[in-house]
Amino acid sequence: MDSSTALNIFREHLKRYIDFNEAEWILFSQHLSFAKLKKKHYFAESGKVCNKVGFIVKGSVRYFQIKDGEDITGYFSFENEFLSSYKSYLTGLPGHVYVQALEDSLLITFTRNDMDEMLNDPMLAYKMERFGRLIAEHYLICNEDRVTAFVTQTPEERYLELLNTGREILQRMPQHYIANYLGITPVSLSRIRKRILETVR
Amino acid sequence: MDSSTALNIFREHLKRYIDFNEAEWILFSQHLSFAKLKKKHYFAESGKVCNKVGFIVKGSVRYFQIKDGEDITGYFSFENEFLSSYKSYLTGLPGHVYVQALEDSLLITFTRNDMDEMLNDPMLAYKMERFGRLIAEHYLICNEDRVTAFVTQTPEERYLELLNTGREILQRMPQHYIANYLGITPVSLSRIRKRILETVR
DNA sequence: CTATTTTCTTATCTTTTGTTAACGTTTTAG
DNA sequence: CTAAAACGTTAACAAAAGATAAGAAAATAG
Repeated sequence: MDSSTALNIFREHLKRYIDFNEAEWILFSQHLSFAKLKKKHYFAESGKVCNKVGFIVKGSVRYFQIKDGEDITGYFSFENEFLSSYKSYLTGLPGHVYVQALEDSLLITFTRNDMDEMLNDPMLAYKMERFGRLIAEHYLICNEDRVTAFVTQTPEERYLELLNTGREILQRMPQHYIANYLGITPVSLSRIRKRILETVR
Repeated sequence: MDSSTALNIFREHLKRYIDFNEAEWILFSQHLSFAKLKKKHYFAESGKVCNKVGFIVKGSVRYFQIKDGEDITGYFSFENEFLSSYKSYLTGLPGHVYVQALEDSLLITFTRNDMDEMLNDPMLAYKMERFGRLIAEHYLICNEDRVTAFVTQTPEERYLELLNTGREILQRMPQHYIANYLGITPVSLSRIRKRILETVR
């Protein structure tokens, strides 16, 4: 895929949030970079400041932390989603999460510095604030839903919900990552699956 | 407490996010209302659209859902925090959460309609977009941390963390609400507390 | 293609949590 | 002030989850 195709995909996706006119788009796109992230390479690492945000044109990534030497998957992102170690990006402090490509991926990225320049550019400031607001609101709701699921549902219920609404995760992610994502161990997810199969039968 | 004191508290808090000049503040504050919310009364209810956001000048609220006839607490807010059924406010769809005053509370509120007017007022638009972005980013991080805790920590670890960082919740909330907040039952929290006491001793 | 690694399931045992109920204490409402 | 409701702990049992290990199947790398 060439850069201009990638850029068009990105521009099309952004229309959900904001509509740049031609002049604004030119200014905005000057701040964008293209990056290939090879499978298993890192977009962000725990302990390091992540000073950029990416948009996945092609590929997928996994968010994980390491606890007691074990790798625990917290989230996934696929095509047409943003990725970053958000807390680190927003606060400027070292992050606690690894963000790793699950396959060779193509990203469009901008740095915190780019964003700050745009936020300070009178020609872009308003739209970038709005852009940032709408993105943050979108992911705020995603996280809120996820917290709600942990508080109000059992692991089995969370898995059943994933069966209904999480097609992409189910199809593209190995089960032990999904188990972590649901807040349980792989062994436990295997048992839940068995239980569900027996109930259906 | 009189309205002008409340307004000053609010204005002071907002400085964390944004600095209004006098003209802007006058425009902004025209859209604000004051509301007393009596103990056990609702700021938002499940199944209804919540078209407003509040700021708690005095008091506290509890977020909960009802599942299988049981009331499950998901979150708390105290003085100097915002409250809303955010997803409902942001999407305009009926919410799934009750937001209830835990004590007689004093709020400053604005409606979605007020916010839209401000976002469309050239004199305020830029600052309101920025305000919205920074608020959303703040609560995005809060939710992200909470998701991380559910994925990477045991209930006991989450409670121990609350002992370190959740003074206000521990001091002002009954234990069965805290248990829900941690994703466990009240009985289980009671056992965890006992276990911790025995370990310390 | 083959050796290695990864993935998933299953079994066993331990630990933790959920459920229900009982009890005493505290708080609340009238 | 008093009756009722809410709260926290504990016990007993059931259900579920964690830990560990073993084995088969699938995917991957060289």
